[in-house]
Amino acid sequence: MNYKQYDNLSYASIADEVLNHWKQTNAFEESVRIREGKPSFTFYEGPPSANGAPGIHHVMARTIKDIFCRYKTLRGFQVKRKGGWDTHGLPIELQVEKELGITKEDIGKTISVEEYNRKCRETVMRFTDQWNDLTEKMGYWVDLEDPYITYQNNYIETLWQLLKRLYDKDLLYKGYTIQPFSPKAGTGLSSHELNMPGTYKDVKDTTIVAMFKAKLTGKSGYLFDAADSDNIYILAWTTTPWTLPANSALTVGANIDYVLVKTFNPYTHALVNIVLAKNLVGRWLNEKGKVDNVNDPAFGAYQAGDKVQPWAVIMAFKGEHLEGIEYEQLLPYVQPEKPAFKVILGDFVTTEDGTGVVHTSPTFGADDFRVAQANGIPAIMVRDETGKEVPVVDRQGRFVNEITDFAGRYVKEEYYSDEERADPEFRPTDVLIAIKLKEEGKAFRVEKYEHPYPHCWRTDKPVLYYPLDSWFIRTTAVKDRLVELNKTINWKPESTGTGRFGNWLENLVDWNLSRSRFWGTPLPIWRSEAGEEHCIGSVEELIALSEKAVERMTAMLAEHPEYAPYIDQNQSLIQSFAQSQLDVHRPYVDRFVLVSESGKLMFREPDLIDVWFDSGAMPYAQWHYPFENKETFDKSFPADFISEGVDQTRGWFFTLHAIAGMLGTLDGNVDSSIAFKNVVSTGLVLDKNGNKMSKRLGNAIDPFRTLSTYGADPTRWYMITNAEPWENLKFNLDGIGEVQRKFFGTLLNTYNFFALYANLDNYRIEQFDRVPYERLTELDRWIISKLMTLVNEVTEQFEDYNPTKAGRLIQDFVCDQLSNWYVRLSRRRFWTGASETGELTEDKRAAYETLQHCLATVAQLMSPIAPFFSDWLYRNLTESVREESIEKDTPFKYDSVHFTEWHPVVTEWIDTELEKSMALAQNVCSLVHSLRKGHKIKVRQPLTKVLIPVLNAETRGLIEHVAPIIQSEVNVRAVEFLDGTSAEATSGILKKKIKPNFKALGPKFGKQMKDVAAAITAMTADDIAQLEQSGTFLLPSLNQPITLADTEILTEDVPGWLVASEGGLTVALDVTITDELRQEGIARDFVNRIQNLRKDSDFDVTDKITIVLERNNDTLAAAVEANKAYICQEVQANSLELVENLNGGASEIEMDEFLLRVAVAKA
RNA sequence: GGGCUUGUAGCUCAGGUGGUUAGAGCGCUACACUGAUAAUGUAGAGGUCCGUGGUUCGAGUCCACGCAGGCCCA
Repeated sequence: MNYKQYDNLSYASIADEVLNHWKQTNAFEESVRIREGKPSFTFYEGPPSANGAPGIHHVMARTIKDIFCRYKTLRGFQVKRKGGWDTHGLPIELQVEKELGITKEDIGKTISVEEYNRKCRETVMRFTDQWNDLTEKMGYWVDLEDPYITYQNNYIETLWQLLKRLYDKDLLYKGYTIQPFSPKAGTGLSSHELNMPGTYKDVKDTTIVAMFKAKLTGKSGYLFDAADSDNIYILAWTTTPWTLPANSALTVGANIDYVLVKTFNPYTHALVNIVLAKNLVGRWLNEKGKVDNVNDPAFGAYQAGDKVQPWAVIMAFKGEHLEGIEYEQLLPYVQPEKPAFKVILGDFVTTEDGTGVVHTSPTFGADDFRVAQANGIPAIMVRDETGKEVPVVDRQGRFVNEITDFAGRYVKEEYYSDEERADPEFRPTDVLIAIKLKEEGKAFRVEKYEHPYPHCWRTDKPVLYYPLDSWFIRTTAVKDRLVELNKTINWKPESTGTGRFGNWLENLVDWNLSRSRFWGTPLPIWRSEAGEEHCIGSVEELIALSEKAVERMTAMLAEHPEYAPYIDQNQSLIQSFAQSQLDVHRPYVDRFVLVSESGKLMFREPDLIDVWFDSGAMPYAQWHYPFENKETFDKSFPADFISEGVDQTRGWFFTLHAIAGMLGTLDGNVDSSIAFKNVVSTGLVLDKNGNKMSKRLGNAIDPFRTLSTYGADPTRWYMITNAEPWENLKFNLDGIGEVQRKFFGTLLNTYNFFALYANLDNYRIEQFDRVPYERLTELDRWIISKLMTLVNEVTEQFEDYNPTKAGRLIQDFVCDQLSNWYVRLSRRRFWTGASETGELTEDKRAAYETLQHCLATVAQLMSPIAPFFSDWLYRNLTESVREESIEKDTPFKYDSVHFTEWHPVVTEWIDTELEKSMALAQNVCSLVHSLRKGHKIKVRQPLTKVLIPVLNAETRGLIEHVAPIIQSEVNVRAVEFLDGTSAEATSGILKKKIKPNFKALGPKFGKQMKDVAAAITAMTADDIAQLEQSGTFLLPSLNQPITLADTEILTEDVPGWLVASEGGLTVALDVTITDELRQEGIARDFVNRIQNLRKDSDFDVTDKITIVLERNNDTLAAAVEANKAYICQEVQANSLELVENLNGGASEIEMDEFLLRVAVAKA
């Protein structure tokens, strides 16, 4: 037996079997090895974190990665795939804290940093086994033997080296960001801490609508003109009056409508003109005071003390017209170093509350900081005793001395003690500010307002948004370059690149690298109190500097006995380095004490760096570049291909791009400054109802169970062909079942069919003596042509990184063309003339060769998506000729489909005319089947002919070509045509229908279309004939000529015939059943019953038989006798006898109106 | 609140540059086939193409504004 046959097999067991084979033969390593010396295709693995179990979405993401790596291997590239693990970051810390039942507070107190980090290190690789298991079972080929791990010293050392390069170019700097800060606890709070329940409480704060007096400039001139006054004030509302001394800008929304309003200051009663959002006028001005006109007498009648001030709108305008207007500083305690006090535009402004103008103080609001920075507005800062810039509120929450009126006062009244607040004379600072502004005529409204405000979970006191030190990468310095570089990257889908990613780059801010944590890559910067800094770029440098520090501290020991412990510390670290036991994480790295040029002690900046820097630096760090593997790195940068979830756009995709872009720009090496050339960003995997999967909701799919139930191939195939990778996938297990049945079932059946007969005939592919192409049947040539077209299209789709379309094309080919047409129509070729001599007819050989060729090629095309099944199929098809193939160096010499070379597109085999012909044949057959069914004429009943009206010789030629196929498929004896010259056509027997061709008519007639269409539809048979003959026709009602191309003419009916049409193709069926046809129909039915009998009697396909039939009906007998030879041949009968009476041993079978009494025996 | 994205049959999805009758598979119903048979074929039912306006002779397709879901950011 050359080809294994299978009854019931599970796709999971196929996968198991193939996986075993791969393991035994080191197939993955081999697939890389065989491409040694070939051009390389570089893939970067985005490192997953192994601190949690893998989910079904990981199967999705990794299938995408696997597909293109396998595909490129087939295309002749060497594709190395180094695995990796992401090991740092907050999720790991939180998990450890949860398990230990501790909080960040406990670190350094109830648990040492050392112990804590040890725990993190253990936790982070906990699920590695599960991950490795999944990787294997899903068939993802990646190198897990030698992965990069982000916590390793070598990995971190590369990060340090990169950071130093940035530092040396002044691209790494210390600045600040606005973060939640608790003055009473003296610490910043993480967003996680701020999200704890109970932190937001409703408080009543004093709020102020402050009046910012506009300056007369070119930009504000129109306001002054309209108001005919120089008292123009822009109103801004704040719930934190204490931030007003730090105001340096006002932010408005470009598209928000604003108005200029004339009214009175309610406290000073002075006539003023105010600017605020149109929608919010009613929030601050009483509707009763509204007058239409600024000249209204109400203005003159207003008196101090009146409850309601009159007001009138002077003009309205969009916020964009306010941009650039300057105003006088509200509380001029501290002057900024750069020009400030301007109106700027921001996207966060709303008209839900306030005035539609946001008071902006860059030191005390995150939005404020961002928008000010983007507009070049400075913050209001003072210098402390060391000359360092600090905000006007100190870390205890008190105003600094420069804020003379309020110096030393706490900005939040909750910071005062209860006794102090109990004093009847006590006034909160916000109230004092309000009083001052009222007195100065700069307050439009002061009121208490209740709103939620975050509180420190430890002290229960309000938090401040406060500038805290952070280290930044100056990404803004290379922003334009990053934008440009992005345009050279091929994004799938494109919109993620231009939209989400492109916009992100356009609005880039400096990258905040600092994290106040314990388990992560330490920032390699040491700093003295005086601000001297040193950034180290390697472990070796750190050791050298600490040795030097030991020397210098030792020299200073007499003067500074307190240095002694530092010396010991350094020496102990140096020693552990010498013994290769140094861990560069905290707390060890913190213990290195260096000495600056000026002899000051330098300590490490305590921050860790953002874990995204870890993963974004993987192109370098995975190779410990530049300390090692320089050549490897050069060869594998940039990546040809990466793929991760779309949620990584601002994560990994960005950090890869930013780091590569910055380093490339530094080097002046423009060509190498993108990190990846092609990127597929994948969508989410949702549950079947479109909800997010989560353990909590219990709708998460277990990937292991899915793989073991359905097998990796159907799972992968389903995921890939159901939706394009970047769309969200609604994951439904039923869908995998469907893929199993429909695609894999059909393919397996097709293979089994091939194997069954090939084995019966003891057939084996003969690779050098194939039936020459010219001698193949139409059907063979057609499927070969379809196959080549398929290779062509699948190649295109894979090259375009669209595995979905590739998979769908393969599936359609297998199900619709190969199985449902080629195999179905060719069945007879496989079982007739089962050879006795062992010689195959050429036709049969051609059928085997063609089917074998199709199956083997399909196995290859599908192998990137379904790696197990395809390999199994390939090996089943080729194993019997493996040795010979190796000897003769033919395409079947490879042990695995994954080692093969992509099937070339043999263009000479593509016959588009034939493909068109066959498509027509398929349509004709479909129509005839439909007619037969409609009139209950079974396919076994032969009919005389089918008539096809054709409008041109070309169509006629195409159908004529495949007429024999139509004849046998729908069991008619002839296919005839009606064309323009035939008697029926010219005599007007055909009933024709005409339709306007809008596409052609549109440009000619435009607005007249409706009339033209009506006129065309109204054309008579004579009109149509005239148009057909002369090629033009004058529409009488419109006096407009039309041509044949302006219309579509269809045959609607052939009187006397059964007619069906679809898409311009019409067929007419002659349903007259003559006696002869009737007899043949009966004979065919008879054959069918005998075949059943053979089968029921468990005869072998090759057994010869004898038949005895009782003559119990004249019609039946006549039919059988008339077709005796045909029947005998079909059922392999040596004899067929009719007898008058058959007693005993006869089977009784119903056949329409006949009752067969028949005896069948082996000859 | 902003950016991006999705919305077509019960379900999953196709529908270059606008062309009048919107398709496929699954599921459902019926029939056929019975030498691929726990297969296969054929047919049928099933749609306010998310909504509202607009551009156009003509909109599932283009534009605007909404609604609903999703991701990221604030």
